[in-house]
Amino acid sequence: MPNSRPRWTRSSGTTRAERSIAGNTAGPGEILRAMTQPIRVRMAPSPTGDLHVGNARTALCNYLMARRLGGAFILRVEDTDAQRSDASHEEGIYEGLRWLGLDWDEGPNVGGPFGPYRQSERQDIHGEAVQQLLATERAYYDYTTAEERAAEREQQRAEGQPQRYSGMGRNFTAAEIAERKAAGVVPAVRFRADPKPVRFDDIVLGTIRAGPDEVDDFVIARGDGSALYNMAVVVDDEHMRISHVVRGKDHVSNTFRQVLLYEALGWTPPAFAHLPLVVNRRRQKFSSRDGAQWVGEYRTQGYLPEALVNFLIFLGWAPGDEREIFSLEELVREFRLERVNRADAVFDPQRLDHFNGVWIRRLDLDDLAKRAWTYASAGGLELRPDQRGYFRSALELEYERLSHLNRTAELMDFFFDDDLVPDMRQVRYRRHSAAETARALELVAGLVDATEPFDDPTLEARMRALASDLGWKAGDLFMPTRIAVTGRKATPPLFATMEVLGRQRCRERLQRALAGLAKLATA
RNA sequence: GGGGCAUUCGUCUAGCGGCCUAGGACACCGCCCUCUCAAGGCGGAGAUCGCGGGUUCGAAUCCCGCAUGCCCUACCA
Repeated sequence: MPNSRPRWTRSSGTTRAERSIAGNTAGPGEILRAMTQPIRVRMAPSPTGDLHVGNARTALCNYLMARRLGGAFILRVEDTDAQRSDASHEEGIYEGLRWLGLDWDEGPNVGGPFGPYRQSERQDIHGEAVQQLLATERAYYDYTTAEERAAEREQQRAEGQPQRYSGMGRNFTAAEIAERKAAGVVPAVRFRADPKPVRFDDIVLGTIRAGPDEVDDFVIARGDGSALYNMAVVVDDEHMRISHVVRGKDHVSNTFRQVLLYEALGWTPPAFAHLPLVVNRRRQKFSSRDGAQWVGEYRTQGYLPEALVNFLIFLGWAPGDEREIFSLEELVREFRLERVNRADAVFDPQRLDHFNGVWIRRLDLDDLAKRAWTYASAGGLELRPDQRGYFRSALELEYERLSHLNRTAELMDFFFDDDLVPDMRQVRYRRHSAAETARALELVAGLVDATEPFDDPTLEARMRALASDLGWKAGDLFMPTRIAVTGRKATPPLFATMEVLGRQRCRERLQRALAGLAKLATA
């Protein structure tokens, strides 16, 4: 095993100032290390659900580091808990990552030189390491029973003592062990954690220390021989030559144990970077009751992956100047772990919406049309393949009104409803009665027939002239016309809309509006 | 109970001992633009930088204490 791993060094100081200085000057050093040791980062989700937004952010940070430094981004599925893991979730995770635009270099579905990439398929490798610890007496078989441990915990709690495993299983005599075996006790393997302080340097958090009694004799392998999380992670990260472990802050306490395992196995730990958590308004771990939890939900809700990426990266990171719109590519160039904050960040859906709007307006029309078409069909709009051009023209008008892609159908349905019957009761007949309005719309209908060319500027000129002839304010004529032609009060600019709708649709809708108005007038 | 970490407008953040009577963005309010709705432009309100000590000529920035919050404390990951 190589005994020097690439890493970003950081002074032991933990102030933002020191971190930043380290960050700003880390460039050349990083590159140097990148040339001598490959940068390899990983994302290690448990398949207990689809891609969670918190995991998505972790994946993003790993991806950005890998791409910026020319390293490898590895996906490892941590499915050692058979109870909770479900293979069907694996595909959901892949889909989420792909949708976000995060591609990986090694993983269960793509293979790679350090496979297998599913933890459940690595049991033998973990087992060897467990045996090594057993052989060097850094671990032991623990024949205590669950009842004994529960009793110990209960007593500790009652006495207000720290709840820690005392290591009572260390010193059974051969006779006691035989007795327990006979009684059917299946031993777990515990790490022999001798009292000593533990510390590690974290790229985000600085130096982290724990006192000598913090880590107890934790279990590294179950009675059935399978390795537990901390053991499996260490073995896999080592065997996969992971250079930087970038993960959520909720793993800090685990890191103490893992550092001890690296040491006991004679391995050099990777560099660590613990990201602040994404939390809800009450500042607790973000979950489903706080909004959509899975990345896939954001997709169906009409968010752009660009927007989610942009939003997520700003949870705990900022470039240091006042820019805040970043594409994935730009982030690859700009993102630095050293600039990541340590405080947890509240997930603010309104801010996500803002980014979504910004990114929708940034897309070029063809791209937007392609994406919106799918949502529009899913949203119930009946679109014929030959209507792509028409759809595009209509969408062009709705551009800055489209906040979420899944609202495409509701925003644009009036363009496609050939049986549209405008509800003229929406008009406020304050200045002009229904009868007067009907007379005016007759003239509009005539104008629609006669206007040539049937386009935005010409229509506007003719309509303004008509309003003036009538002695009406322009708006008083435009609103009934808008409702007649679109069926709604809020639309894109009227004459551009009419141009896109075309003469025929306008004519038909005006006639139906007039029919409706006639009923209104008699009623 | 123990340990670890954190704390700047409601929210995301800038801040690296004097450029800070704390900057930007979201949300909110107002005005402008305007045929409606948006988008856009301009402006407003909003943070005694969690609290208390200290160091310093000078502290949001450094140190100590306290409070609060979060995470971990499984034969889960």
